[in-house]
Amino acid sequence: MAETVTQRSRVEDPRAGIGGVAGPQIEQARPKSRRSGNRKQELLDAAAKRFCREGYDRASTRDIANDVGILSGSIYYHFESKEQLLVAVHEEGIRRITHEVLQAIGPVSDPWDRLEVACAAHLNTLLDGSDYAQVVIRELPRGEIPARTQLIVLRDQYEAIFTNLIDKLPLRADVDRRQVRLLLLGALNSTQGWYSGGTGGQVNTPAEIAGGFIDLLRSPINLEDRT
Amino acid sequence: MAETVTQRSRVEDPRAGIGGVAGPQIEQARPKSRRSGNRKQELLDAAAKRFCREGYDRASTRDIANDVGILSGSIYYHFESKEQLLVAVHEEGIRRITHEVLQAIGPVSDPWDRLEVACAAHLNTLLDGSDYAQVVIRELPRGEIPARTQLIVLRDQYEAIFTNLIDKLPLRADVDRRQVRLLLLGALNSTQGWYSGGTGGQVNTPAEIAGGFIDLLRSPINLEDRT
DNA sequence: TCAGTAACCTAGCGCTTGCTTGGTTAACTC
DNA sequence: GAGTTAACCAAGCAAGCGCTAGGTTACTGA
Repeated sequence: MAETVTQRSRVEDPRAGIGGVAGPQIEQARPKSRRSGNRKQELLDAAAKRFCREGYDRASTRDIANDVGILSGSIYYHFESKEQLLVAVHEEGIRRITHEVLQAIGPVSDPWDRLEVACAAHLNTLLDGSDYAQVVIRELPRGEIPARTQLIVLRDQYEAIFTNLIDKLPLRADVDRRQVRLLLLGALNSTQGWYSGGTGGQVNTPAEIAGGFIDLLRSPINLEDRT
Repeated sequence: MAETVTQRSRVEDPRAGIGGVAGPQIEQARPKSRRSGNRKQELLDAAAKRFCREGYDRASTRDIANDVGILSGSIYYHFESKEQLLVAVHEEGIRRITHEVLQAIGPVSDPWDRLEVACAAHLNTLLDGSDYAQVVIRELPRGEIPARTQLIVLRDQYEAIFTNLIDKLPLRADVDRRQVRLLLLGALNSTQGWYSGGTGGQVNTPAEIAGGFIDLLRSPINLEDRT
């Protein structure tokens, strides 16, 4: 139904309908030729948006193509399958969130502070940033999907950052650091289930959420420990 | 392809192919009549299993029906749509996990201990129990699905149990208890992403995981707090 | 000016999906 | 043993799916 527009509707403005999901990428100021390959990037943006909003299975290649102004068959000039399109979105998502986290912990030295700003950057990208990161977190197709292994490898690479950050924390000797990582990342990644962007709850910004979670771990919350 | 068996294959044993996912339910020992309505329960079991393993979208009504030994059209004698089948699975899942948690905290009085056994029961149902609970946690269809509201209401009812448990904890006055709940439930529910049933990790049983998470919150883990 | 090609379109194939309609049968009732 | 009905089957519809094959067009470099 949303695809009856087959006649050159893309000539007017190929970027219409995407909405700048990508954020400020490198933007290398190409000659605005219809031939230059930024169409592939637009396809990735549209796919990320659809995968994020509707889930991988419900998002159809026809809708994704229509968002960019092409027909569904033309996707396969750029990507060999829908699955590889998902893999590409994952890769871009990992690339972005990794970049954000590394940049955030760069100037910070205290171990606890490093972990906190990392969590804040993680949450910020996940909640208010692009759709890419959300796809990375929530879109691991179940069942015997061939690309599944690729996606898991990508996410493990990213989580290694947090493994290292937690290794540097000054903790009691008997604390299981792996458990700390699983607790923290699990909590962070599930925020997208209830985060509403500042309306209705006490907790507001991604940075505040991250700070709150870290504080719960960092300082004793139990009354009796304070005496 | 898995449906070419249309000719009375169910007469032999209607329960074949399900595998007892349901666990020991009430089992009211009906006269094994073909007319009595336990076929609906088998359909629920099969649906829970498929939804859990393949996700709601990938699980086809034909496969679910085939697991029970009927044709896909016959599902609509028992349920009005695939979506309402999902709602029914959710309701059953909530019912089971609620029962398990309430039964676990019954004989316990200490607030921290109550929360811990609740988490253990939650995890035990989620990881080693039936497929129903897993569907409740991970199968919230995105997009504008009519039944979505029903599902969210169901889950909120369940989480209220934890809200109450956390309200009873003796915490410092400045601790945001809502944040404690979100941290804990987020971490618990994300365990199904990495839990492998005792192989490969240091952390093993659901009870140990729950105890570990609670300990991270309960007692100070920071070195400097102990001096 | 013209061959080459990147980036599409056109058309549709083969398949699967959720769901409907109308008929059938076995169990139960009286 | 006739009537009723719960619980199915048989067949298929309309729509949507991922994907393909081959043609077309607009741009590029020589």
